Amino acid sequence: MSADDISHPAPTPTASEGEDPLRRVRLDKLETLRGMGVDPYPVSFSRSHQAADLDRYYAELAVGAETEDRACVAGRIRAIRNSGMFIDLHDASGKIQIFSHKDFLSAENLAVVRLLDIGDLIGVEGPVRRTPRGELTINAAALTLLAKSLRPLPEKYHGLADIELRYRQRYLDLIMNPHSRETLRRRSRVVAAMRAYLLSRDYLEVETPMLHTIPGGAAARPFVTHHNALDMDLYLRIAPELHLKRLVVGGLSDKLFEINRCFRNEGLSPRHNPEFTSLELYEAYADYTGMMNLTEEIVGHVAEAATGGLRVSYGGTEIDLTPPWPRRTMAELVLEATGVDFLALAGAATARDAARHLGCAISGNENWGQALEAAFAARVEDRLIQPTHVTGFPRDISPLAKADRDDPRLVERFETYIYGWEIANAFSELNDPLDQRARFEAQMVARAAGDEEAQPLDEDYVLALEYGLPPCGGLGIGIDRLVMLLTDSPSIRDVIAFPTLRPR
RNA sequence: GAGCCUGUAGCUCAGCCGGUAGAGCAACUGACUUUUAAUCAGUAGGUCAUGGGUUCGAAUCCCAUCGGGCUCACCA
Repeated sequence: MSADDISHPAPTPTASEGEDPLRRVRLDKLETLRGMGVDPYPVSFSRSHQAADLDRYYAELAVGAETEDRACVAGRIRAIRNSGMFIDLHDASGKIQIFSHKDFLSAENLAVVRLLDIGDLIGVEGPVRRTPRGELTINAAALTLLAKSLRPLPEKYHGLADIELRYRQRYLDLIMNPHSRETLRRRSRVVAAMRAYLLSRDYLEVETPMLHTIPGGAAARPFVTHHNALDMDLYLRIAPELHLKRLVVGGLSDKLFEINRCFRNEGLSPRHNPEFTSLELYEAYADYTGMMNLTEEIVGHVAEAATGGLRVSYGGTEIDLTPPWPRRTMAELVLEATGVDFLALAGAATARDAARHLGCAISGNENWGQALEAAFAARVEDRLIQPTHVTGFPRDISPLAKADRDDPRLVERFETYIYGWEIANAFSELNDPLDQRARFEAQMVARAAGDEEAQPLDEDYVLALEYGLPPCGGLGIGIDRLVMLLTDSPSIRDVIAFPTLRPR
């Protein structure tokens, strides 16, 4: 800003801006305040306390007791009673009542009080007392307008209930709904606890590209964008996996992780947002069994940090996160649920027939592993309410995982299910560059046959593997869904501050 | 992408077998001045999502479009 800007007069509202009568009234008040020499948007304000500090400090203050202690607070006006004599002031910590009486306030301050609206931000200084009705109160000796609000807040009793408005104007949702505030605060605690846990165990936090030239590391359709100077298309990453393993090849750290966004160009649902946050973690010289233990430790740790315990209630269902969690193979779970033993089915065709008989939608191109997965998804997944590690994943659907040490049809991979949702996905990372190339080539064949989500061959990644990736365990945890479980949120949109919506 | 539900005042909601729109809160004017969803009296506020159609007449019935929700498909 140049020096010239300082002398610019305050902008005056125009007629077109004033068409909303409720807003017009507040604009008029704004002008009146300026006319009185009050700056409706001053630069800063020094507080001595937050509301919750005072609640704690004066918890024992007797009803009707007055103190000489002076406190200075700031916040948003949420209610005005008795023509401004009583004001409910809310800050991020809670609520404090303000008493603004002609005996304590200057004429100038009283004139300001008359022009206050619900929603305005003010600062107040004065002695603390507890009213005869038991409400902790500051007798305003001085009152400062900190920001004039030009829009009415939603109704005080029912709040903002409209789901669409809650997501579109999240700030209103946060002002009005304590539950929304608590959900997003708890999300922050989950991420902070996860990060602290990993850092304390010597995992190195890294950042890898969001813009990929080849969208790899998962089976998903990517967003495409374009870089002008390089004149080339780039993809928003669908997973950080291949870059993180390059860092392990480089020996940056034997233990590293990234907590960050992934983007998938797929349908939206109460459990799918186009951008979502995941933890991905790699640990050299570990394998997938180590990742199972680690999953239990991480989830248990963040659950305790966020909720205070290992038992959570989601949609009325009690979920017990106490480790260890059962470890079951995909084939045995399918056998249990359907009586069909996929491990005893020789070829892809018989597996497809079996899956079709179980009611799965089968196109005819599925291989053995895809047929087993379809049967698992249709008949088992939903039932895995309590935490369960599902092992014995088919090699066909796991092009980045090391072959199972006992059964070549399988890989050393597991997914952890809670409430029927995949919460974690992990494997012993495939580090044989020749096998990796063969897996990619098989994916390319599937891709050519029309499988849009088959993973493209990443030559640069295979090159990195040829220099030598140590044996390595890798783990991914979907943070949004984990937070849904820990906050009892019915929709992923509740745990994302600004979920993807069509513009209105 | 498909099916079902949904959109009325700034907010929360009535009204919907057609007859020209209503409450509470918020706002405004006044009263009251130790209140707690303050209270009392009064006032103002609406392209009933949008566009068509049926009808003498549509918030209401029909069609289309746009937003949102849920279920399914895809996926984490």
